[in-house]
Amino acid sequence: MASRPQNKSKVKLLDAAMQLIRQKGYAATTVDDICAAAGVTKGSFFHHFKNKDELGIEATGQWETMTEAVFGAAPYRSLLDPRDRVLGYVDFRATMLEWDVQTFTCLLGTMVQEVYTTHPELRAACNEHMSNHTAKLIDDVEAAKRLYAPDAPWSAQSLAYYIQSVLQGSFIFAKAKLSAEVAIDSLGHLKRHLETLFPKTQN
Amino acid sequence: MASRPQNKSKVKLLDAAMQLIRQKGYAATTVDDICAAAGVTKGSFFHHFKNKDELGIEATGQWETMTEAVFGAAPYRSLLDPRDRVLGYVDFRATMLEWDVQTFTCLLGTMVQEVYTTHPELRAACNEHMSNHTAKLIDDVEAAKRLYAPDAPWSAQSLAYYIQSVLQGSFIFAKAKLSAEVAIDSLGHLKRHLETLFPKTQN
DNA sequence: TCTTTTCCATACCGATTGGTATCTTTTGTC
DNA sequence: GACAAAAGATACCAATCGGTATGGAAAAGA
Repeated sequence: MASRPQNKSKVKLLDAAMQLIRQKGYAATTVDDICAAAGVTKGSFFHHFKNKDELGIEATGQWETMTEAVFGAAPYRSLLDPRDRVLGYVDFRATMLEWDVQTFTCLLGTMVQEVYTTHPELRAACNEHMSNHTAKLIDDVEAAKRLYAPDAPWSAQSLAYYIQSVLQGSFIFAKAKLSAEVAIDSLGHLKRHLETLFPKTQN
Repeated sequence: MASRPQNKSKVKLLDAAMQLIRQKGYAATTVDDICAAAGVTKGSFFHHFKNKDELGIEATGQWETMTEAVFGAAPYRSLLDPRDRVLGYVDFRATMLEWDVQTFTCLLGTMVQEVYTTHPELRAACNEHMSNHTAKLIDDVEAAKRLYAPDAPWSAQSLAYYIQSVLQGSFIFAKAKLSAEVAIDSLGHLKRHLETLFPKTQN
C-alpha cells in the first residue's frame, strides 16, 4: 500500500506550480517555492523538468486536463438545446465565482500576460489551451446560432471569444477589488446579452 | 539651455518602467532593466524611489495621468449625447487596437494580476486608478441610461465595469494570439450590445 | 561667493535565483 | 535476489537580484 505511484511527485509539483503561479505570477514563483509547496526537493524537480520553463509549459497542459474534467462533468453539458448549453456555461462560471478569488481565476490568462513577449513557447502553450477550451464553446455557439440567430452578422467563433474575454476581464477586476461582485454583475450582463442574441420566441 | 530640468530622470524612469512592465510584467522587470532603458544609473533610481515597489506605485499614478490626457483629449469626449460618448469610447478604444499590442495594453490590468496577493499597496493603487478611469465612463453610462434605458434592470456602474472587463479580457487574447483580431471583434460585439441597450428609436 | 540641498554616478554587498554534480534510495523486471 | 533504471535527496555554484554606502557635480538660496 505504501508503494510509490509513479510520477506522484511530478503531479504534486505541477499542482503546486499551478496554485502558486495563479497567486503570485510566473516570474515571482520560484523553483524553491514550488518544491517547498509540493514537499519535494530540487533534485526531484530537475529530474522531472529540465528547467523552470518546461514546468510552466507542462503546467498549462495539466491545467487544460484539469479544467476539461471540471467542465466536461458539469451538468449544463448534458442539456439538449445548444442555447441552454451556452447560457449554462455562463451560469456555471457564475457559480464558480462564489469560490475564493484564487480558486476561480485562470492560470492561462494570468501567465500569458506576463510571458507573451519573453517566453514564446509559454505564450504559445497558453494560447493553444485557451483556444482548445474556447473551441468547445464555439461548437455550442455555432449550433445555437444556427437555431436561433442564423442570419446574425457575427461569427460563432467571435462570440465565443467575446464570452471568454468577459470572463478573463472579470477575473482582473476580481483580483483588483479582491471581490467577485463586479465579475458576477458582468456575467449577468453577458447572460442578458446572449439571451437577446438568441431570442427564444422563435422556438 | 543645458540646464537640468528637475525630475527629468524620474520621469524617464517612470516611462521606462511603464513600458517594460507592460512587456515583461512587474516581477520580471528588474531595477537594472529600468535604469538601462531610462539611461540613468541605480544611484539616480534609489534617489527618487526608496525601493522598487514605490516605483511601481508611482508608475500607476503616472499611468493614470498619461491615459487621462489621451482620453480627455479624444474627440468623442465632446459629443453632446451621452449615448454617443459611450459608443464613442468603445470606438476610440477600437482604433487604439490598430497600434502594436505592446502599445494598447493596460499597465494596471497587467500588474494587478501579478501582484494582487503579494503586494497589497500595489494592488490597491491599480484598483484605485482603474476605478478612476471607470468613474468617468460611469457618468456617461448613467446619463445615457437616464435618456435611453431608464427602466433597465442593471446599474450604470455595473455596465461600465462590464465594458472595462471586455477591454481587459480582449487584451489578454491579443497577447495570447499576438494579434488584435479577436479583440477587435469583441469590441464589435460590445458595441452592438450597447446599441441595443440604448435603443435610438426612442429619440 | 559661499553654502545647502538636490541629483546622480561608482562601487559594493548579502541574499536569492535557476541550475548542476553527485550520491542514495526506490522500483520494476528477470 | 540481482540488477538496471527511475526517482529523489544533499550540497554546491555562478549569476543576478534589490538595495546601500559614499563621493562628487549641479542647482538653488543666502
